[in-house]
Amino acid sequence: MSGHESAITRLRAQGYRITPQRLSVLDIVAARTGHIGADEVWHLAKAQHPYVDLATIYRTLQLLKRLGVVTEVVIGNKLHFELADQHNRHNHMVCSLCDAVQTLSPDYLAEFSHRLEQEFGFTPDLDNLTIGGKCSRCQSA
Amino acid sequence: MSGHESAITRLRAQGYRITPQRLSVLDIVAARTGHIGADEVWHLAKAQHPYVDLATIYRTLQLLKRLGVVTEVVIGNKLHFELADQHNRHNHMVCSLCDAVQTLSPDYLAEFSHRLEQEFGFTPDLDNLTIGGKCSRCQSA
DNA sequence: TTGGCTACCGCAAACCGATGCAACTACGGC
DNA sequence: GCCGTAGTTGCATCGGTTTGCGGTAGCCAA
Repeated sequence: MSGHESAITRLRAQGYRITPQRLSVLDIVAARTGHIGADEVWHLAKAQHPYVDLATIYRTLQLLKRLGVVTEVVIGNKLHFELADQHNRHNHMVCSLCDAVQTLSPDYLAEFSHRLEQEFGFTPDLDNLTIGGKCSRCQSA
Repeated sequence: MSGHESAITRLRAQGYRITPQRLSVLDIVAARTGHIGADEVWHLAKAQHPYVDLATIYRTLQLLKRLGVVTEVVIGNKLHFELADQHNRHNHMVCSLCDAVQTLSPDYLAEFSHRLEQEFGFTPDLDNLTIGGKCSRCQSA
């Protein structure tokens, strides 16, 4: 298996334990190209471990987020997650009407972010920033 | 009286009804300079209408948000609201560690927003955009 | 003023995500 | 390979927000 080897190393390095449940969650998120809802992770995880609890899924996802392994995307009012690929960073634009998601290069936010840091000492969490609004399609309706 | 006369007119114009509960919520949000939590609106509203339900508060706040009368600020994991003052627009920067809130002139986002519209036809909802991150104080810890 | 239509309210229950706790287990040390 | 312990899990529960439903009341027309 591919990309999340380093994540496992990082977990272990920081004193976190490698458990079957965590490996499951990692596998599932990594297998998906694009974001996946917490409940969907749960369903897929149960196929491998019938007794995993949804709470464990949430805790694991929050842990992986804290470690920068996954990023969080708020769609509608549900949390989705996706593998944080350093070589393909991006933000998300979510349409508040149809929940469509477009990705956005972080370049668009670079200068903005820089100014916040310079002028306010505030470090925005761009990796988990989702921008709400109306997509072009819904605009015309 | 002052700022929310126009809001009442707007409600009526769009076929929404003017109810005591809605007037209460409007008064309460307008009286506060700065944001106020949904639960606090509820407490204050109960002083005037002992039987208002929290669900009504939420529905009313969502309605007012949709009409652009109030804006939403996500602090920690609670919803806050404040009167949308056209002459004093601003965004919020919320520290994910200490929940401190700083306001930010929309000028900082103007160019960014413009580019999204130009290049993607995506209209960001800047009025309800909250930026998460770490404040300068928490940074040094 | 009265009557009727329908938006709105209160209530209750559902929902998503977070948390406290006791039992369990991964893993470093012997 | 076995043990001890501290990190993790499953379960139950909770807090904040949303939704479905039947009764209520705001608003318009006559």
